Amino acid sequence: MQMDERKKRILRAIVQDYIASAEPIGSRTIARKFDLGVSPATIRNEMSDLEELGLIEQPHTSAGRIPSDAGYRYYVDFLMDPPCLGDQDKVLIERETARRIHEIQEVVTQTSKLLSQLTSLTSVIMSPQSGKSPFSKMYFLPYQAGQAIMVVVKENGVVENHIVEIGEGVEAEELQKVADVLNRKMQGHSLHDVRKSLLHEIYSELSRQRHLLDNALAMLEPIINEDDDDQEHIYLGGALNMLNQPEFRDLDKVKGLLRALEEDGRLKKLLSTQQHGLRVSIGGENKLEEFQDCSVISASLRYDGEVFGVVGILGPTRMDYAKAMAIVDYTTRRLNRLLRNRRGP
Amino acid sequence: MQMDERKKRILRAIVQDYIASAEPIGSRTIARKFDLGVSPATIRNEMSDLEELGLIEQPHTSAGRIPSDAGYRYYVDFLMDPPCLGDQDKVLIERETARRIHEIQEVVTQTSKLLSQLTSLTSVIMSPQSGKSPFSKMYFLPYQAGQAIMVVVKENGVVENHIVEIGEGVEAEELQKVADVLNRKMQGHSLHDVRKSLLHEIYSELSRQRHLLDNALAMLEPIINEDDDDQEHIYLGGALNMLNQPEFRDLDKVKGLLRALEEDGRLKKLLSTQQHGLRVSIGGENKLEEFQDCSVISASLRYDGEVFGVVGILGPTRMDYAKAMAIVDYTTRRLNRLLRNRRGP
DNA sequence: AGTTAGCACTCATCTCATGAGAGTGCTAAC
DNA sequence: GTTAGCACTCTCATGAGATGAGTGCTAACT
Repeated sequence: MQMDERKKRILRAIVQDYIASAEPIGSRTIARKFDLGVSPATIRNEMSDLEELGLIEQPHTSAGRIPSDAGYRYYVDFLMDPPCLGDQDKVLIERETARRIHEIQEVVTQTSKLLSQLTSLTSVIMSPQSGKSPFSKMYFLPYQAGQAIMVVVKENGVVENHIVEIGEGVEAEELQKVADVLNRKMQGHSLHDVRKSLLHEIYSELSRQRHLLDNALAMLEPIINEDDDDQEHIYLGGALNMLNQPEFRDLDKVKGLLRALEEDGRLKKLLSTQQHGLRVSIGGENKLEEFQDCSVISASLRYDGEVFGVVGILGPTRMDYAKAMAIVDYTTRRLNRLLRNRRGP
Repeated sequence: MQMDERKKRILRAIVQDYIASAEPIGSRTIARKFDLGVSPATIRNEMSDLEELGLIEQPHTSAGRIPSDAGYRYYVDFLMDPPCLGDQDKVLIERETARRIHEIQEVVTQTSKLLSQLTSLTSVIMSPQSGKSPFSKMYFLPYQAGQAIMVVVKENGVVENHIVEIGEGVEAEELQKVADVLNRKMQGHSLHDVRKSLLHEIYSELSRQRHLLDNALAMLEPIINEDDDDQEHIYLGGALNMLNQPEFRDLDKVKGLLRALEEDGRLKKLLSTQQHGLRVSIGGENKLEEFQDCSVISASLRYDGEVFGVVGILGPTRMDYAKAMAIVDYTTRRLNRLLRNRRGP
């Protein structure tokens, strides 16, 4: 069976109406609402075909039809109006992302809020994987006796501070000497790299200052490890917007979904991808069963060609794909541009 | 009418049973479950009295009785077994709070998780109000051209870093000179104080280095302001535990509550108190209408006599007060002890 | 006087039948 | 190939019992 023009128009009508109303739609209603020039009976025949093609389905015998996952997929790939953003949304995104790009965390949380507001869906951002960003510089500052503040600057501009234990007798100033060597050796390498291959090299260079070095390494180790365990941070925005979706009127479903949203691990799996450009994952295309009723629109944040974060929108399978795609696309482009225009120190 | 011994025992039975079962309890059931040595009819008479006293109420005519807010209050004040914690809970709390006290944020998030796990309720922690903590030291480190990393250490040990804009020509090293003056002047004062009264003093001392000073002040201003806007951070733990409570089986109620939980402002109002020791706020005693069906057990974190945070547990009015109170009490004591034992640098 | 048994009454909840409404599929006519 | 007509199916809302838990009252009992 072929998808002729009329079938396409009918499928389009079904998807669009269902996206808007969340109610199964019948032949009669299609004929009335959409001006297709044919009678309900004809539409019925076509719908029967569409069902056979697996593009639509009936919740139960005497209800209307709703799109299947495959139907949404066909719609997104072939039928949808090209995603296009209203000017006022564009302005909003520009404005919100404009301020203080150097404080990445804030940009991310702001963006996350913004996305959920614009779409009335849930936004998920997997933030810069701090462990993977090249290391740039470290400093030590005095803190309390036996402790020092270690400030780590990464190439993407992220600044982190950690309190590290140092021997009672060691001064922060001495540590800074060690730090200088580390800075020289480590510049441009991720903490991950350092652990994997550079430790020995550094070790031999500093062997004269064995004592300090031991301290410094002992101190770096947990930080490197910590960053490895928990590289990616997940930012959720508007998780409760899900509650407004009619498909989640059921308390148990809501519970399951919200619980899944609370688990960072699940979300990381859901978002992880190396794909370039917009990715649309519809319903059952998601591997994780908690999200089989959801669709995810996502795109990666890149810096120097490396994926270091993902921006996504999570909504019910029945979502306004055109709008969501436009918003995610525009936002990630914007963020990527901003990131490209500023290099680390 | 007086609260004689038998009335007390009956009220106690009602509250305890309702806490456990969430079902209204009738005279017959009380007689069966609790060995009071009287018949259901007698209990009925007593219940009638208790209702007149406003301590219990009927959801509808032919249902059993449930405690009123006043009933819970009476129970908490006079009838409850004294809050007492199991040894294994104690050990858990000790262990979880023990590690790395200097990274306050982590302790707070850990504690928040812990509390919600132990109680199966929602935990709320209002963290150290960074703006109010006395200022201890500041440092400047080089960043990119025109920008510097400003590291602020507060007396409670919190370390924050900010990226600040500096004039193109200004070196971080020069700034450090200004910082030294500021350090001398500001030590022991909150950022709030500084803005209020010390700015002029500093200004006159540094008038020779007018140019740098202007930069430094311009840079401090937004940071001070920012901290003032958002002094207290709210940490929520186990917000979804609410979903398991039978009183929130209604989707609309859940929605309202979760939304209220998302709004930091509401929670701050809910928690704000100057009271010493444990505070128990039952149902309608909460001013905010979203939380009229909830009770809050809270206690303040103090440092040097100053309240700088609040730890609380939020649950349905029908909650296990004894357990929740024991846990909050023990946890805050523990945290306060830890905080007292370490001074800032 | 306090306690208890008995009984009528109330009210929420569950179940079941009924009917309306929406939608389909099929057939026959156009 | 398209359409009108019609029987059929299934959901959902509605309302009528039936059920059961619990109360309040009265009268008898200790």
